[in-house]
This record gives sequence, C-alpha cells and structure tokens, in this order.
Amino acid sequence: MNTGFGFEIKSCSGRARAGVFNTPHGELATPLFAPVGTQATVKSVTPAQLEELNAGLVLANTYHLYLRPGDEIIAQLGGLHSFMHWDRPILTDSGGFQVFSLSDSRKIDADGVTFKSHIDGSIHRITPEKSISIQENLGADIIMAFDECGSPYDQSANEIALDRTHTWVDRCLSAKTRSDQALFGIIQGGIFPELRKRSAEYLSRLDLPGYAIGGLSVGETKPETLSMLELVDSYLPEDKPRYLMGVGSPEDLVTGVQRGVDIFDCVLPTRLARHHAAITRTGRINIANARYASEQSPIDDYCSCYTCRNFSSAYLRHLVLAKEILGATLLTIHNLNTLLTLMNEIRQSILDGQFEKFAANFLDRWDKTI
RNA sequence: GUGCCUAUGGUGUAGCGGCAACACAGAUGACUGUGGAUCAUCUAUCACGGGUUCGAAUCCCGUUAGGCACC
Repeated sequence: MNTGFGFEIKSCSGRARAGVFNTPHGELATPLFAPVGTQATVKSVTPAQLEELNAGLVLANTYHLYLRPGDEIIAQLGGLHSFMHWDRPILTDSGGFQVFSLSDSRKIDADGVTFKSHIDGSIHRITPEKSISIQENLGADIIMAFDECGSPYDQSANEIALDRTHTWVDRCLSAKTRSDQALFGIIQGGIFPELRKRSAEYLSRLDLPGYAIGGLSVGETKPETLSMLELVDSYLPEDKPRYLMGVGSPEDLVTGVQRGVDIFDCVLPTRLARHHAAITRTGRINIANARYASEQSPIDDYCSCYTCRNFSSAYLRHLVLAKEILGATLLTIHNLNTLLTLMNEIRQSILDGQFEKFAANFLDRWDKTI
C-alpha cells in the first residue's frame, strides 16, 4: 500500500542518520527542514525562489485550506501541487493542532472536533475520516493522522488525548483510499515518559511509512523536550523517518538530529522574517535596531543567499521600518537559506562521519538567546 | 502701533488647582505542526522668567514666538 515511500539510510553517526525518502514527487534527502506554507504559499516568497533555495519539502495546512478556498475547489483545480505550482513533495498537517491553537471555541468528543472558524465564525466538524477526505482532495505526498495535542503538563488530559489519538489513527488508516500518499502517525503524551512510550509502541505496531513526534516545543522546557525525543526514538523502528513537528531553531535542528530526527518543519524562519528578525549561524539579530541604520555590510558576511549577496543591513532596516513587503521577502530568503544550508551541512557531516564534531562546534558558537 | 486669542513628548491632541492621559512616530524585547497579526517595556522637570497657593500644565504679571482683527 505504501510502495514508493521507501526510506533508505545512507549513513549514521551516533543516533543521527542521513537518508533518502522516496515520494511521488521526487526523493527527499534527510535530515531535512520543511518551510511552512500554511495557505498554499510560503509567505512572501515564490516557488521559484524556494527552488533556488533548494527547499525539498513544503508543509501546507488542512485546517486553513479546508476553510478557504475549500479542498474540493483545490481538487477540481488538479490538487495542491498544481494549484500552488510546487512540483516537489508536499506534506499536509491534519488540522488537529490548528483546531486547538486557532479556533476560539471548539468541542472535542470521542468521534471528532466541532469548532468555530477563525475566519467567519461558522461552525464546522472534523473527524479523522473528514481530515483524510480533505487531505486526499488536497493531494499532498505525506498526510498526517488527525490527532489531539494536549497541554504538556496535564497528565490526565494527555491520557485522554492519547487514547483518542490512537483510536483516530486507526480510523484514518481505514478511511484512506489513495496509495500515492504516505500517512504518518503522531506520537503524543506531553512530558510523561510512560505515555510517550505507550504512544510510540502503539504506532510502531501499525507499520506506518513514517512517524511524527507531536506536542513538543509547546511550553515545556528544553531539557524536557530533549529527554522526550531520546525516549521516543528508542521505541520507534529504525528504518522509518521520524518527523519532529513544529520545531526548528538552528539549535533545535542540531540537537534534534543528534537524537534521531529526520524531518523538521517550523514557522520560525518565515515568521521571524516578517517580524524583523534575521537568523544567523550564531544567533538572531533584529534588523530594525537603530545600530543598523547606516550599516553597509549584509546581515551575515559569510552567507551566500541572494539577500546577503546584494543588500546592506541599512537597506533591509529601511524596508522593514517603511513596512515595505520586499523586506519580508528578503529576510525570508535569508532565514530559509540559513536553515536549509545548515541542514545540508549537517547531512554532509553525517555522511563524512564528522557529525558529532560539527554539532559540538556549532553549539559552542551558538548564542542561546534565540 | 492697538486689541483679542494660542503655546503640553518627534507629530497631533486631552487634562482647566491635587501623582500629566491618548493616538501615531521612535527605542528595546517576545513570537517554534503560521494571524504580514499581536503583545510587553521605555521615551515630557507642560515656551521662558516671576508671582499667588499647603499644592500650579491649570490662576495672575511680564517676556518671547505664532495666529486673527483693526489702524
């Protein structure tokens, strides 16, 4: 059923892996970072610019696209790849997380979730079957199981959410009809080791083409995040990709890969770009700061991106203060380039057997304030 | 020249005897399965000089600078 989604590990270094994941829209070299394109667009950049950045996988959202313009319209127009003119792989999130984080009111029961649209207040219902139906209309290469993400420190709520998430992944599998889409399950369990273990073991038995780790970086401490990652990775099958959802500062990529993560996505680089912050290899800078008013050098002298090759910090600051949209575009290009090239170097260092050295060197220079 | 009005942060305005408020601008920070959204913190010895009062941005006098009217 999942032929065409093979995962081949080329090289390991400790728990870090460098591999290749096959999809109907091409191979993905892992570990990888996926830019987020919630509404069928990575905000402020064109697909051509994403290709120039060598982005492999792009993430889009079931919740948003179902509400607007509607998954059936996208299906009529030939699916998401054609609609947004992106020929490389796409992953759609299931809508579970967004219902909890964006909708002002929602009611959850064993069967699904009823919620109010954040756009016009209209009432909608998403069940595991509905989520799969929407995601089949959208037509992404990787689709996600409908899950419930609990608050990280609430044990009893996490137990209930976990049972629902497990029942729902079974229902997602039964509802799934397309063989050209890989369904990933999502591990939940907050910061509770026994729940995380139970979730990882339950999903592993389903022999899915990939496994996501959800409910992290949602308020818990960094040490808690890392210890959950270590625990979960020890229960997951080695030969399937692991996807850490919603996580992606440069430091997170390095520490995540160290703990066996193959795929990351995160709004951080694109959101920060719209909020005046540039991500560099050593930390983060706010380009709106007065100190850059007449700074002739680029954001990062050693960066090879289009923005840094051609524009001064002073110009970027001017664009940002004048609220010109080009400012968001240029900062987005820079921030994505920082993460994507970092990931390429991580991968290469794994292939070269130098990853631990690379990671130690990176973390040594990293400014913890990001 | 005479008379009358006005003067409060960078800008525009409130306050009219009792801890100087609001909007925008500015500064600094936050943002991790996306709101180009938003939030937090900071930024004024009330034109100047005197006086009245326990207490003055507020009342009185003078100076300076604008505005209006008349000659």
